[in-house]
Amino acid sequence: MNPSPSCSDASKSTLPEKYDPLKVEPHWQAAWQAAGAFRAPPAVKPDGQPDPRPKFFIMEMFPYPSGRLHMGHVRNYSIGDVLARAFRMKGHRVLYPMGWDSFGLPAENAAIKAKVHPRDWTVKNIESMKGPLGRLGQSYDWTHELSTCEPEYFIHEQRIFIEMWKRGLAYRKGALVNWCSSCATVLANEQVEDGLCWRCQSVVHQRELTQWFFRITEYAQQILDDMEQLRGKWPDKVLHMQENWIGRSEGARIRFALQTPLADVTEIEVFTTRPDTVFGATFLSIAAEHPLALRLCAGLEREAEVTAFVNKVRAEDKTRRGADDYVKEGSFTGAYVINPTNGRPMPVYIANFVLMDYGTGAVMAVPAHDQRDFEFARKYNLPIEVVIQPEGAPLVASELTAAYTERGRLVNSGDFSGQDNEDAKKNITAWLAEKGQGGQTVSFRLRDWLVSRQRYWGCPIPMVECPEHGYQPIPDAELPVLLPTDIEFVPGGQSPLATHPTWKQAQCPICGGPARRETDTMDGFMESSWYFLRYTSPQYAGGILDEAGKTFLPVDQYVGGSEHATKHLIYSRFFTKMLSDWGVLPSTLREPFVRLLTQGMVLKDAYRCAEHDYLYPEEVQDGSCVKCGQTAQHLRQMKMSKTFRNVVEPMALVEKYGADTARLFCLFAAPPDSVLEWNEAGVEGCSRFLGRLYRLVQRFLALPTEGTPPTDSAQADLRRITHKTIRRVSADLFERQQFNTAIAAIMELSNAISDFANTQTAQSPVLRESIETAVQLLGPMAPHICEELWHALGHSELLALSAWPVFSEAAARDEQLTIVVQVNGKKRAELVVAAEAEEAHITQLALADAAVKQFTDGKTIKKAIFVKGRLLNLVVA
RNA sequence: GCCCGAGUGGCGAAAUAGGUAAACGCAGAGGACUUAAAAUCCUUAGCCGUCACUGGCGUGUGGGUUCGAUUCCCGCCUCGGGCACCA
Repeated sequence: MNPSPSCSDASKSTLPEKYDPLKVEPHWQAAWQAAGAFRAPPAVKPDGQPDPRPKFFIMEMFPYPSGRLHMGHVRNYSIGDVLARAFRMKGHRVLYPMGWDSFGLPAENAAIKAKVHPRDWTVKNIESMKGPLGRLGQSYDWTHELSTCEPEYFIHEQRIFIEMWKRGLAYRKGALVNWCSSCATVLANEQVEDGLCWRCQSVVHQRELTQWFFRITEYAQQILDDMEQLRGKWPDKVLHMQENWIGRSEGARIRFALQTPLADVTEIEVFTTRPDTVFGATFLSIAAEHPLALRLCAGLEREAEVTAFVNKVRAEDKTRRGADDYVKEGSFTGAYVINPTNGRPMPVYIANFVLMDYGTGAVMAVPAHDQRDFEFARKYNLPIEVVIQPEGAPLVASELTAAYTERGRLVNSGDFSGQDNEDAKKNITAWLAEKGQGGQTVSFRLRDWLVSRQRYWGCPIPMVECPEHGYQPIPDAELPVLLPTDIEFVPGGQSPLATHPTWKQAQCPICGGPARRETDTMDGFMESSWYFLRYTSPQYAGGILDEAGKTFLPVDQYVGGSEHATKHLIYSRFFTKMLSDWGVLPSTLREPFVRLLTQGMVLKDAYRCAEHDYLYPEEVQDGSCVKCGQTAQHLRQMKMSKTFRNVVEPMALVEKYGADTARLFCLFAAPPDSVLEWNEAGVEGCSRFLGRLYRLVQRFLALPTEGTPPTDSAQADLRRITHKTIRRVSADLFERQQFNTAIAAIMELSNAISDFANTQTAQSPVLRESIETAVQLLGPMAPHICEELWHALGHSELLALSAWPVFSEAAARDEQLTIVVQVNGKKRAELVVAAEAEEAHITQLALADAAVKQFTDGKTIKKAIFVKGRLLNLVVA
């Protein structure tokens, strides 16, 4: 390949005096494009021979095409691009794709507001985001691009849905669901954050609706178990969040017989993690939503009171019920159950803190050993019975001020009295199982995934409902089910699909009779649960992915935000396991993402005036508001947002400094996983560094490429630093993923080259090697300027495709070392010695050192600690 | 409330197996170049003391382990994140 040298001229080895990123960057972007430099090489080469290079599949979390790129994207994609470019140079077959998460509510809102069709709005936004991504220098292989709102994409999603339905993994269930009235749709549990909608932050209410669910709980244990494979490769924080979200707890189910059985119900089953305390259970609490809540009191004089209480609790939304000041209340149903361990009658209460969708919606109350039950018992004067005694002073029920929840020995527990409570858990559970009263069980906090959405701009659920045959899938030949295009978008309420005059009219695939087409669409998280698979073969029509595509799996490196820890990342793991079980993916492929890097947020200072609220930076002068002169409040490091008026526009930044500077700053200012504090002076600093490097290279374009090895110590030193830098940067990029230190190392090398160039006259190959190494090592971070310099240094092939510098142990070896001499652990001197110097020799030198002598004279050396190559510590007394 | 993570110069940060604390960069100070400025280059730079140094102090805080602790252990404080009646 021979890029047109309109910027640097390789043959003449000259560079324009001044570096102009706005001219140079687009030039090399075009050259990479023309060379197809970023096309993912297939496993089998065109000549039929296998490509021996290891594959490397890297991707970032794809964006929702809002039409605007923000700094968070720039940070995310810079990190991904560095890794993609570095691994490419390291000799990997890199697949680095990009796509669009293009179904979703904003498109629909835009349709209502601006009267544009969601599709047109989305397609236009994608177009307007692609340019800026290219302008950043992202090395994506666009031949693998996908957009999830396209029928060629979502037809596979509809097939997955149908397969799930056939396997009982997709089902309909009437339940209390999270309803966001602003989005006019339901939400999955993980999409409710602090009682608010994850998308629009409005309060979520509960509604009784029948909806489509995915049985993700079926995979809960596997999702938990397979985290072992991810440990050390995913951030602990994310694994921990998933663990908490899944919330596995071991316990027992215990059945309590009703004292007065109903016609069809004779007992109430509870879930407990404390079967060891069952002898101390003195009442039963059930949820207001429990099917027996209203039945137990039927016909009793308490009926009206209980019904009123149940209705009151049922009407309260989740936010209310989770609030700090929510008062624990209950109502006695009038019914009793029998404690199977001791025959004691226990009153059954409705309690407003018992959750219907965890365990069985009923709990045995042991007030002596559970804080909630304790408070409840005190409030309603229910008996408290101690059945676990700690070591030391025994507990007396009437004197308790709080429940005792620690370990101890059982008392008042029949044959189990005297046992350690941990042993008793197992023993009592086994005993109850033997009696047919219960057994060991596991409960998860994770709930099934609610996937139906009452919206238009989503993937249609490919089902019809026949009055005769119930829900039936659309026959495969009729897929994909497309969205109707003749839609009028009106604000508020009903899904346009439900109100469309004809779209929902369909035929039952079994009897051919009229059937109602499902008007719900799928949750947007459905598309992102498998897009990484589709990236490998986005054009393949025969299924989700083809055989060649499979060779790229799994994703070796995924880069994104930790805000998806319990949503997207759990769903994707669920899908991978499911598809692997079905044989769509190899049976050994159980996890989608080998390594995960979660980048931190981008923050910036904000200013606020008492009168004019948040101010743009240019509205603040000398700490005062330019509008009214009042002192502006300086708020440190707030999340970048329009509200705070502290947003930095990526493209404005690129126009001012160039993409390389923007990338470099994002990578240099902080380690990737911590917050990035935006700071204009820091950006200037990065820009200046690139300028320094440019001028440095400019001075030495015509150095000899070959010749004598280092002939003096200055050259040997430079060579040593060069190779140490190769080692450091390689480790930082390929193992540690610490780009800030990689850049610092290259800066040090650049400073060393500069020092050498200023003091030495040798036009040596060593100098050339060091300069070329610096340019290559920086290439993944600042690809354009490095590509320019690389060609100016006389290379005709692309830096982006050049081979990563090879580290030489011999060249990096130190001849002399600085040994720190400590006396009693305090540094007193430094000695420069030959690398191979022995302890005895160093000790001798140390004792002769004036500074050391000052602290050792007249004292005896009791002990000497010698750390080879590092330090000598003399312990004196 | 419970569970994680983090606290290092004026600022962002570094220290990769317990071994020179502050690499690299920003801001600052001084100087060179310039009629001047910008840009650039050089020097300096934790705090205190000192003519000076090879002195003292110093990684949120109080203890501990160690010849030696930013690093390991225990208590406390502050900040950030996650979960929050999960029985």
